[in-house]
Amino acid sequence: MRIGEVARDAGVRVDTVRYYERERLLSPVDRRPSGYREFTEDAVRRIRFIRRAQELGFTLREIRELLELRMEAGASCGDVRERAEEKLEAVEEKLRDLRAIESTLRSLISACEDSRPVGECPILESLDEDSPEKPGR
Amino acid sequence: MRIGEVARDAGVRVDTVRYYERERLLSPVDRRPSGYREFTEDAVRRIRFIRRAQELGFTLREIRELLELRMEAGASCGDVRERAEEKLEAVEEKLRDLRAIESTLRSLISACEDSRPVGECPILESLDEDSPEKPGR
DNA sequence: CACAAGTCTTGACTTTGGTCCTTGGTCCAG
DNA sequence: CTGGACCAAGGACCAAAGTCAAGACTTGTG
Repeated sequence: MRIGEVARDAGVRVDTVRYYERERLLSPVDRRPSGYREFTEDAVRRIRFIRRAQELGFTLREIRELLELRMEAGASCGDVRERAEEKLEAVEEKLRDLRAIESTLRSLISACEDSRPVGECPILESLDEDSPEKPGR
Repeated sequence: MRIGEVARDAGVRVDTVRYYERERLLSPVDRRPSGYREFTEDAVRRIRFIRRAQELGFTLREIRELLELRMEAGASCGDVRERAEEKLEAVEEKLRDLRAIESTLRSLISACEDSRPVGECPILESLDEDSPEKPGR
């Protein structure tokens, strides 16, 4: 398929597809003799993945790293595992924070339903516990 | 406390603190007669919250909206509840996607541990199911 | 009180992640 | 074989989220 169809199916613009290619987020793209890019469905799935990962707060660089995990998987397994474990840890942390926000929102909603006044600042308190001063990042 | 201490404690630069103030992410900041800003611990917690929320893929505008949820909570409860429910839905979706990535990473890691070759592209497949073509956003 | 370290404002600059424009070539339905 | 839709490359432009710099004022410690 051509770039326009890919873009339409993935819900982005063609410029974005080209941009992702430049940034090496898509595997090398075939070309027709005319110079037109020729994609497969994989590209669409890939782009959707990228978009979702972005909404989770990953940068394009991080997403590239995630995607590269499988590419070299045949090669250096120990190294891949190590990096996968790093990513996993980041994901776990996001999950923790997100769950805290989730439960805060839930209690905010139910407080509102009971038309109880909502106290101080629950949103803030939700993430307040587990900030053990890690200087990294 | 002064801006430098706030920045240090929250792990950002002073410019960032001023930037957040300009963007109305911090509640109005007191001033000394000299013009110096005078903060309380609350600002530190607030900034940490902002940073965490950012890592979860919320923009500053969305974070402002999250924070505003509690501010007007005393006022128009129905409206607040509605917006809280919207936010909650976004959070739920992030959670779903994140859990999918989590389990993919886990299986990638365990495949590596067994020094089995990792198949096609597990990372991609993890998010492939639930993309029911919602055009919104 | 001197003076280094901190703070003020204003405005320019940077990076990330795209988006748009222009000029010129390609595709294919009629 | 032609017109309208598509595509290519290159470069300008954009918004978000900071970051840095200059020049002047403030603080508080030796």
